[in-house]
Amino acid sequence: MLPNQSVSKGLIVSIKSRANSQDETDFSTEPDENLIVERIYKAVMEQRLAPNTKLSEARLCETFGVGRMRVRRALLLLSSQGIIELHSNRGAYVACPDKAEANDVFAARMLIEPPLVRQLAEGPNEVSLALLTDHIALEDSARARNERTEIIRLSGEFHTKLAQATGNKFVSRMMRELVTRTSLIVGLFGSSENASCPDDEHSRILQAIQSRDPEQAETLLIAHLNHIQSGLNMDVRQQPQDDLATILGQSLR
Amino acid sequence: MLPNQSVSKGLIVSIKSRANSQDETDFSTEPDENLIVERIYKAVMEQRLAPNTKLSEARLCETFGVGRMRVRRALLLLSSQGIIELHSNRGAYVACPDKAEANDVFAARMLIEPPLVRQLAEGPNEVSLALLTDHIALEDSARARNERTEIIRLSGEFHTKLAQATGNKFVSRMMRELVTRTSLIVGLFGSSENASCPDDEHSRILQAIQSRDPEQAETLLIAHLNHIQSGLNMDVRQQPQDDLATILGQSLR
DNA sequence: GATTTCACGATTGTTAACAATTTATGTCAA
DNA sequence: TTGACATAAATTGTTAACAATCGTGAAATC
Repeated sequence: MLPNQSVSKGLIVSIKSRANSQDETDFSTEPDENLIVERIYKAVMEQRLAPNTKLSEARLCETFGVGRMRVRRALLLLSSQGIIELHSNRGAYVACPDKAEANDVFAARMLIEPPLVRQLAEGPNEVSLALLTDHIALEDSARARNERTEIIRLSGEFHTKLAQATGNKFVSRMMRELVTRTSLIVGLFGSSENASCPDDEHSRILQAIQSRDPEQAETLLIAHLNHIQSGLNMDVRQQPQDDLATILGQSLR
Repeated sequence: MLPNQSVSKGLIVSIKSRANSQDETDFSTEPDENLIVERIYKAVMEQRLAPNTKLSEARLCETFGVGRMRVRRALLLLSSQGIIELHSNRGAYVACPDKAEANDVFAARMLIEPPLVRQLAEGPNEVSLALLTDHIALEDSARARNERTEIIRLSGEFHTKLAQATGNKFVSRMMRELVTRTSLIVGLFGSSENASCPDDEHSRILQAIQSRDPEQAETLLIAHLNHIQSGLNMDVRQQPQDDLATILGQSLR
C-alpha cells in the first residue's frame, strides 16, 4: 500500500503550523521544498521536535501534502545541514548530538562569536542593528506572554541575527547551523529552566555593541555562552525519545 | 530519447579521473553519491571546472556511470554547499561568485582564521600538526614537479587542514566551504600567476604555530590572506566561459 | 522459558516512463 | 539580413510502479 500518497490521521507535533507571519523571510513564493526544510528547522529550533524522532517519508508527505520526491529532497538538505541524520534503508531521524559534538559546537561558537560581536561593536552598522533592537522587543513580548516555544526559538535566533547583522552571508549560515545544533543540545542536556537564554543578557550585549564598546561586548558574550554551557548536564541526558513519545496523535491502529 | 541512460562521447575535463590515492579519506566504500560530490568538489578546487560551466544531468550520468537519481542528489548537495547553483528547469551551473560575494568570503575568512591559528598556536595539538607538516611536504613536492592542478588544490587545502587540526567538525566544514569558494574566486578574478598561495608563507605560518607563537602566527596568516586578496582584480573578470569553452572534447555532431 | 528462525508487513531505495519547460531550429515576412 | 513566430529537440521535473531492505512478531526448537 501507500502508492506515493496516503491518508492517515497521525501528525507530528505540528510542523504544519503556518508561519507566524510578521518575521523572517517569506517562503511562500519559493519554488522549492525549502518550505519543508524551514518548517522542520523551526520545529527543531522550538524544541518541539526532539532528537532521535523518526521522520518517516509517508508521514511527512501527508503532513505537508506533497509528493515523496519533495520530501526526500528536503530530508537530504536537512541532513546536509546536520539537522537530521539519514540512515540507509532506515529513514531519517532528528539529529541527536552526543557529548563530544556538544563540546565541538560550543568550541566553534567560542571561536566565532567573540570576534563577531567585536566587529559589530567596531563597525558602523546602524541599519542592521535596528533589527536586533526589534528582536529584543519580540523576546520580551514572548516572555511576557509566557509563550515557551517562541521564547526558546527567539532566544536562539538572537545569535543568528547577530551574525546576520554583519551582512555576511557565510557568517550567517555558519551561525544558523551552530545555533540550531545548540538548540538540540540544550533540549538534550539542559534542564527545563535554562532552555532559553538568561533574560537580559541579550539586551546587555546589544547595548555594549551600540555603545561601540568591543571589549565589553566580547566579555558579555563570552560570559553568556559560558552560562548556557554551564547550565548543561552532560551526563544525564533527557531520554532520547524514539518516535512515539514525541508524537501527539499517533495513528491508533 | 535518453531514457535515463544515454551514451555519447563528450566528457567534462576529466572529473572521472580516479583519486590520486595516497591522501584524503577514502570514499570507495561510501554507500552514497558522495563520490560524485567529491569528484566535482576536487575539480573545482583544482580550477578545472570553471565558474558557470553547465553540469547537465545526462552528461554526469554517463561520466560517472550512475542513474539520474544519484546525479540529482549529488547536485542538490553541491548546491547546498554553494559549489554549484541550481536554476529551475535550466540545470546546474558551477557557482560564479560576484564581487560582493568575494568580499564576503574574505571577510568571513578574516573573521575566522586569525582566531583559529591563534588557538592552534596556544593549544597542545602535537598529533594533528604532524599532518600539516606532511601537507607542506606534499605542496613542495607538487611545486617541484610543476603540477599545476595539484599545486592549486593543495594550496587551498592547507587552510582546510589548518581547520581540521582543531579537531572541530564544524570549524572544518566552514573552512572547507570558504576555501572552495575562494578557489572559484581566484579562478575568476586572479591572474594565472597567483592561482596558488605564495610559496613559503604556509610553511612560515606552520612554523609559528609549532613555535607556540600565537601573535606571530596570526600576523602571518592575516598577511597571507591579504596577499591572496590583493592579488585579485575585481573589475576585469576572467571571461565567465559558458559551457563549451571549458569542455575539451565536446560532442562534435 | 529463553533463544533462534522464518515469514510477513512496513518503509526506504531505484528505475523507467511521462509531463512540463526551456532551448534550438527553421520558416516566413518585413 | 533581420526579426518574429511556430515547430521540434533536448533537458529538466514529476509521478507511479517496482525492488530491496529492515523491523516485528509468531512459530519452532532447544
